[in-house]
This record gives sequence, structure tokens and C-alpha cells, in this order.
Amino acid sequence: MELQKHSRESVAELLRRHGINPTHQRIEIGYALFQSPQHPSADQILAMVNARHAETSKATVYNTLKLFVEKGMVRELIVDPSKIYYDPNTSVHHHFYDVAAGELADIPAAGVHIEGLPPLPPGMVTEGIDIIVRTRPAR
Amino acid sequence: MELQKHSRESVAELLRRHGINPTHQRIEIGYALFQSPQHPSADQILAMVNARHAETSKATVYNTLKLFVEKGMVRELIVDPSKIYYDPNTSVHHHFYDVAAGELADIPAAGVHIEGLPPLPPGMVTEGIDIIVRTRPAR
DNA sequence: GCTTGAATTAGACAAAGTCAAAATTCTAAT
DNA sequence: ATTAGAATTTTGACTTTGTCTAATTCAAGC
Ligand SMILES: [Mn+2]
Ligand SMILES: [Mn+2]
Ligand SMILES: [Zn+2]
Ligand SMILES: [Zn+2]
Repeated sequence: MELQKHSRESVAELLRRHGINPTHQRIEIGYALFQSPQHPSADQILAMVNARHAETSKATVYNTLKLFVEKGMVRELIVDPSKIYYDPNTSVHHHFYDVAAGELADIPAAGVHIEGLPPLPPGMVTEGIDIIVRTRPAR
Repeated sequence: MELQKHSRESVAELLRRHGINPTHQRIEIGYALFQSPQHPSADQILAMVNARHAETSKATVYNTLKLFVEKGMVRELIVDPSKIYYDPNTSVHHHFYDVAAGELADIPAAGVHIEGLPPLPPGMVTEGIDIIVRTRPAR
């Protein structure tokens, strides 16, 4: 057993733990998200979910991803002007972004420190700190 | 004299220094960009430029902003999933982003250090490092 | 088998941005 | 002055990503 990190059953359990009713569509979307190509866009998820046969509508994919974000099950990454990428890893970490290929790679939080940030504007609270290292192929 | 940091003449000069032929439209767009509301979007610039009377088309605003970015005269800020913000300050610095209001505020680079970043993926070169502190109103 | 609330769907719509072709303006010869 | 060629701008159609609303389907509980 344990051939895959995430079975549909373990995704259902993850949904329950985040207070999300694990319907068929939500399980498929979560499953797609936690599978392979780290950091997919909504469009890619829609394609993955419906690869074998039509299973889920566009509206449901967008609604569900928004729900996942609200419930803290996934994170949005805003690095590309034209689409949102989704990150199944919600723990603190940062990213390389290959602007030529449009691909993201994780930077583990361990060892990364930011020093000397000024205090927040008054009355504001931090929602998150993103470090994005934009890269491109040399020469 | 010197009532404004940037006159149309000084914008024209800035364009020339960046190898951009200073046409009427480009000067107006640059002037709008360097005026006030720090970090405008393309849409806001279009509105500013045409506030008094129609002066510049949508295509020219988008083309020109892209040209400015290519020539290194302004910087794009990707912080919002729905629009690009433009930053007339190209020196190294970072940003607070109020996700509720959609407003950016500068964080001067002085004193801010990032430690412990891993080496770049092989064959890649850094294009820039962005730190975005996402904030929202408390409570 | 009904009833009801939750979830999903289709399809129209909106916003931001792109693109190609036509029109205009500029430049620099003749 | 005239004209050719290049650069710039414009128009308007188009694409992509995402949103919205109303209709439909689904899942329990009775
Ligand atoms: Mn866009
Ligand atoms: Mn969008
Ligand atoms: Zn990640
Ligand atoms: Zn700035």
C-alpha cells in the first residue's frame, strides 16, 4: 500500500478536517491539486479533473478552489499577471518563479530570514509575507 | 520654480535617457505615472491621461507601459490577481500590499536583508527579488 | 416518495489585456 | 514643396481568466 502520497480517501479526510463536506467533485479537485505538477492553475486543474471524462464544471472548479483557500486548505500564489497558481502546501515557504517558463519551485522556509522590515502601517495586520525570486534562463 | 517633482520636460528628458523617443502620448503617460497615486494600474493611467480630454488610446497606454518596462524605466508589480500595478521607482525596494483596499506602500530597501536563500536552480539567473507583505485592516 | 438545503451546472457576462490592420504623424530626402 | 519610408497611434475585434445568476440535481431525513 501507500503507493501514492494522497489517495482519494486521504483527500476526503483532509477536506473533513478543514470543515469541508467531501463531495465527489471536491475530492476530485483536491486529488488533482495534491497530485503532481506542483502549483497548478485553475485551468490546469479543470483539465486534470476532466481528463478521463467530463466530471466537473468550470464554475465548480473556481468555486471550490475559492472555498479551499477560505478554509485554509490551499494557498493562492500571485506571481503571474494572467493567472492564479494554487499551492497545496500551506506551511510557510517561498518561491522561485521562472518567468520564462511560468514555473514555480519551492524555497523551504528553514534557514530563510528577513531582517529589518519596518513596522506595519497602523491598524493593519499581516496576512502573509511572500518572497518571490524571479529567475530566467541565463544568457 | 520646482513646484512639481516632475514636469513634462523632465519626463521627456527621462524618456530620452532611457532611449525612448519622447512623443506627446509617451510624455503624458510618463507624466501621469510619475505624478501622485504611487503605483497606478494601466487602467488608472488611461483615465488620468484622458481626464481633461481624450488624448491617448487604450492600446497606446498598454503598448507604452510595456515599452517603459522593457527599457527599465518603470517596474511591474504583480500583487493582485486582476491587474498589474506600475512602479515608477525602479531602485530596489519592497512593498506592503493592503489586500482589502488594493493599495501598495513602499518599504525602503535600506535595512532589509534576506538571509539563507538557497542557490538558484542551475542555469538560471535572478531577475529580481520581491518581498510582499500582505496586510489587512485589523479585526 | 416528499421536502428541503446544499451543491453543481450552463451559459451569459465582465475586466484586463492583446493583436492586426488601417490611419496618422514624423523624418529626411529629393 | 513633395514624397517615400519609418515610426507611432488608433480602432475594434478578439482572447483569457474569472464571476454571476438562475435553473437543475443531489442527499438526507422524514
Ligand atoms: Mn490579464
Ligand atoms: Mn483575471
Ligand atoms: Zn509552494
Ligand atoms: Zn514601490
